[in-house]
This record gives sequence, structure tokens and C-alpha cells, in this order.
Amino acid sequence: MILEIAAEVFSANAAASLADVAAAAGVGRTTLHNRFPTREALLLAVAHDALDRCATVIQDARLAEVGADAAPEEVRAALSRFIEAMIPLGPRIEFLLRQPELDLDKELAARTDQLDTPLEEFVSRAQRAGALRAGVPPWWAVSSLYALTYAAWEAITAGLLAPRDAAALVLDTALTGIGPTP
Amino acid sequence: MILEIAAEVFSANAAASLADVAAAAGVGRTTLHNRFPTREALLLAVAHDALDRCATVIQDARLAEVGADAAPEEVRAALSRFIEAMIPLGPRIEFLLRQPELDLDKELAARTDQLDTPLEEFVSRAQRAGALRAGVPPWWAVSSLYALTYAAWEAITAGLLAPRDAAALVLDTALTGIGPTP
DNA sequence: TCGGGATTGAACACTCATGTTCAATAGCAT
DNA sequence: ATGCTATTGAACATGAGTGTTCAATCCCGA
Repeated sequence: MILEIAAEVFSANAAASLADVAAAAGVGRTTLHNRFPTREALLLAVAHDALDRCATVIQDARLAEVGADAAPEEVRAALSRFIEAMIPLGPRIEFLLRQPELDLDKELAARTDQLDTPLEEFVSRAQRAGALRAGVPPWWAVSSLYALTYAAWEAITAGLLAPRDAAALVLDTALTGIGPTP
Repeated sequence: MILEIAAEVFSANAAASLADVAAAAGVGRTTLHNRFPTREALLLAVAHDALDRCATVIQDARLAEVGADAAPEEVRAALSRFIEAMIPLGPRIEFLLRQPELDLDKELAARTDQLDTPLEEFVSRAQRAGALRAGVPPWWAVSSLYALTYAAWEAITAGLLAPRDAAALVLDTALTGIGPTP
């Protein structure tokens, strides 16, 4: 619980003090120090929690069940599950994006890479199945998905997009783009 | 010159000290203080410089010349000009993304909105011309373009993508997505 | 060569976040 | 009720960044 609030506070202000975090979480600053001895420990804990949630989302989307012979509808459904579940993680993704110092941590970097692997393999299989376009580098497909999902999250916080519509919009844009219907 | 370096330093570490910036820029800390009296003044100057460059890019892309009767090739060419010119602004866009406190500045927020307007109008005209798909909200088309362009910039810095290939990749993904070729 | 503005390093006071300690308190299980 | 643990506010020392001042120096045009 503290970790989610900390993610939000640090997202809104990367230089927020621990007193700010404690106040936002409704606990004393001493308590915060008891659980996370240093500022860096707190930042790492928030980051690992965020990655934990991403891992869960990827698991729950059951991308691994989609084989190289899957029908396009299956791929679409799996992607939809993934996007739908990623969107609520917006504040945590925002935190990871806005704390570039964390990129220097080897363990976090390794975990991030680990998260991308199943996604890229999924894309690769979907391409062989003809459900995603061949020729697109899997890492780029994954990057695009993340980028569009994050853009949707931003639009939601800006009040431009209804949360219920977000996943469909991202999926549609990712799959068919914004070009003319041929 | 100082502003570009400052953008890079603050992108790599949002909490960088003014001494860090001065050292990276190869000037004394006193000189930095002479030009930008306070830290906030420096941050605002960097942000305004970034927005200035974005405005120039948008001008130079000559989106306004593309009317509601433009051919798809014209629209594609204009978008290509825009994306191509945006990519070198990567560090500055990164700076704007990673300094959320700046969002609180009314003037900056107003300028950001002003920048989006011509883009959204361009999208709107291109949709009427049938060169972009109707039904996609113009603000979302613009958001998607930004998101994909930024993703490409990240890929470049990660060494995954050749700078020369970036614009074509973004344009292709934005227009036709990563779904199967129908 | 000379003069003036810009640049610089050093030093200073000030503020603020951090991390620590400690005694008081609250909640909870026995 | 009793004892234990977690929580809390207060206070403190420390370190780091900020903004200021000033004298020394550099650079460039006159």
C-alpha cells in the first residue's frame, strides 16, 4: 500500500522528500524509515514491486498459451488481456520511466529484460501464425505496445479517454494504425 | 548550448545538482548562476528552449500546406518530415517528460497545448482527405505519433535502431500498425 | 598596449532532506 | 490486566545543494 502511494508521489515529483511520502501514506516518517532504511531502499522497493506487478500481468495474460498456429482472434484476445491489465499499472510505469537513476541498478535492468522476453517470443509466434505482420522486429512491436499503452494511460489521467475504452483503442491502433482503410 | 547539455543532464538524473550541470557544460558554477539566477529559472529556460525547437520542427514540416484535399502521398511526406525532425529532439522531449513539476507552470502548459493544435488540425484535414482513417480522434492520432517517435528515440539510444531507419519505422507503424497485412 | 566586460574559483551563510536516537503511546495477543 | 510489538512525534547531527559575494583572471575590441 505504501509502495503504491510512494510510486504516485514520486511520479508527480521525482524530488519528493520522504516526509512527503510518509504524509501521503498517512504514516509517520519514522515508520517509513523502519520499513525502508534509506531513500534508495524505498525507491528500489517501489521499482521491484512495479516489476512484480508487470510480471503478474504478463502471466495472467496467458501469452504463452498462444502458439505459432494460433488464430488471429486468439492473438487479439491475448493482446487485449495484456493491455487491459497493464493500464491500471500506469502510475507504477510512470514511476519507472521517471526514475532514470534506477536504470543503473543491474538487478532491475536484468528483471526488465526478463519481462520483455516472453512478450517478444509471443510476437514472434504470432508472426509465424500470420496474426501479426512478419518483418516487424519483435522488440519494436513490444516497444510500440508499451508506448501506446502508456499514451492511453496519460490520456486517461488527462480526462480525454474513458478507462473502459482504452484497451480497445490501443489494440486497434497497434494492429491497424491510423492510416486509411485500404 | 548550455541548455542542451542541461537537458541531457537532467534527463539522466532529475535530481542533478547545478554543479553537475555546470561541470557537464564546461563552465563554472558562478557563470551558470549569472545566466540563470535560480534552479527553477534554468529548468524553465530548458523547457522553453525545448518547446521552441518543437515549434520550429512543426513549422518546418509544413503541415499547414497539406489541405483537406491532399493526396495520401502528401500526407505521408509531411508526416515523414515531422517525425524525421522530431527524433533529434529526443533528449529535450525526455527532459520535458521527466520533469513533471513543470506541468504546473501555466505558461508551459499553454505553450504545449498550442503546439498540439496545428498537429490535430493537420490530422483532421488529412482525415477529410481520406489520407488518415476517419473516426480516430485527432488528439489520439497525435499522441500515438509522439509515443511511437519517443519509443524510436529510446531504441536509438539503446543501440537497437539505426537513426536513419527510425522515421520510416515510426511512420510505417503509425499508419498501418503491426497487425497482419490484410 | 589598454580598458572593460565576462568568467572563474573560493569562501560563506542558509536551507532542507536525511538518517538516527529516544521516550511516549497505541494496538493487540495472552 | 499484562506484556510485547509497532508506531509515533520530537529532537538532533550531518551532509548536500543553493544562492551570494568578492577578488583574481581571461578574453576581446579599441
